[in-house]
Amino acid sequence: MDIPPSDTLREYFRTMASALGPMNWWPARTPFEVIVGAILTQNTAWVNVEKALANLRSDNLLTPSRMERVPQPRLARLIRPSGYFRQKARKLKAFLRFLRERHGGSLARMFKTPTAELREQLLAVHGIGPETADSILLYAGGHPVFVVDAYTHRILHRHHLAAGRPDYAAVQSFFQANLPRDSALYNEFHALIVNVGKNWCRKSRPLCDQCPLLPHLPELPALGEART
DNA sequence: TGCCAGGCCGGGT
DNA sequence: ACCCGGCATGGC
Repeated sequence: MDIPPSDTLREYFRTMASALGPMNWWPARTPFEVIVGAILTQNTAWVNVEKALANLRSDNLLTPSRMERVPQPRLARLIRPSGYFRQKARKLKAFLRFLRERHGGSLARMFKTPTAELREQLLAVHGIGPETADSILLYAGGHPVFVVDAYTHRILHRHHLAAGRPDYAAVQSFFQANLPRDSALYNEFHALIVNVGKNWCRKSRPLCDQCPLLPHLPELPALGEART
């Protein structure tokens, strides 16, 4: 993407933050739960993920070593409510194998890996793509990477803040190039985007007219043309 | 009833 | 570098 006015994004963030307040986000209790949630929520409503997480919790399986000991078919059955359950059981197993073989089964050790290197490692794991990798890095590990999701694309489009159809990498580098490298800021910004997305920016039945950001948006300068 | 939800993979052009 | 079909449940 092209180089925009340098405080456009910070102003956009302040607009969201003052309209909605602090999010204090990802809805999970531990780093491992963040990771499991990130895989289970792929193209899936969070309410269904919660049911799957509840099943895992009641069987006391929300730790890497215990989950890895569970046979894959039983794991699949437990996460059934989150959809694509056979695929996702395989993905969880793939991550657990990676964690054990590459980092001795320790999340703390895994997250000591330099950000760019760990991102490459995660992307090589079956079932972990850009959004899942970045959610793990940011929300479970505190690494400063900006998470781009369907809401991010949609909101940029609805607010006429992006021209064309920039891909994941273009949107991410756009945010990262125009914000201070601050994981707390990335965390809060993405959380606000998800909040707006869930409540006022649905794919159909947009509810745009009730979006609390609406009164403030005309003050925002345009972000410029989308390019590579 | 049909559309939708915080993607990713594998195969094709 | 895109484009597509498959994967699957539960809520509205």
